[in-house]
Parts: sequence; structure tokens; C-alpha cells
Amino acid sequence: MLSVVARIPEGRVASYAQVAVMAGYPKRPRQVGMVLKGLPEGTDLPWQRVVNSRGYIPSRGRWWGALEQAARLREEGVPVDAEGNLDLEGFRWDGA
DNA sequence: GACTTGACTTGAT
DNA sequence: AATCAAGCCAAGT
Repeated sequence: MLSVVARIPEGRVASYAQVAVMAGYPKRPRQVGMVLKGLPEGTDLPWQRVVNSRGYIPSRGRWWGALEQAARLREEGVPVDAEGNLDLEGFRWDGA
């Protein structure tokens, strides 16, 4: 599934459920997040491009970290809100 | 090996 | 519209 996350192109985002499904696990959105949370700080994986159905990262306390990465998303072309929200509907990844 | 918890999601109240 | 509850399945303890 990390492969799927790594496959998310710039300027695009995918929901946990979506990544889970594409990864081959239609009912494991939480495990996806679980893995993402285990990712190191200097990871190449664009885990910040993975958001929940609302279009933001429910990083549970790590929100500040998420925001930092989210801000990076803006540099990639993703309009991230000051709260870390983004336009999931408009930038949802189709699956390359 | 069982119990608890969890970066989720959808539906109901 | 916001909050509560149930469902799923795997990893952590």
C-alpha cells in the first residue's frame, strides 16, 4: 500500500479508503493510516497527500506536523487550507 | 493466543 | 448541522 501512496502524483490527494481500496484492502482504511503514522519524518512517501473523507489529515495531535507537510502540498499545487483541509473532491486522485 | 486500540467511514439520532 | 454509534480488520500490548 505504501506503493500506492508513493504513486500519488503531485497536486493530487487520495482518501484513506481510496488508498486502501487501490492497495487491495477495501476495508482497511485505518491500517493505512496506521502504517503512515509509522513513517519516518524524512520519508519520501507523500503521506500528507493521503487524507480522510473530509479532505484533511486526522493526525490526532500530530496535526501540526501534518500542517507542515500540508503546507508543502501547497508547493506541489494542492490548495491546502490553514486548518490543513484541502479540496479532496477537486483534487482527488483517480489512480494515475 | 486474546483483548484493546486505532491518521477511517457511513449511517442514525 | 453536530454528535453518537456501529462496522471492519489488522497491529500492538
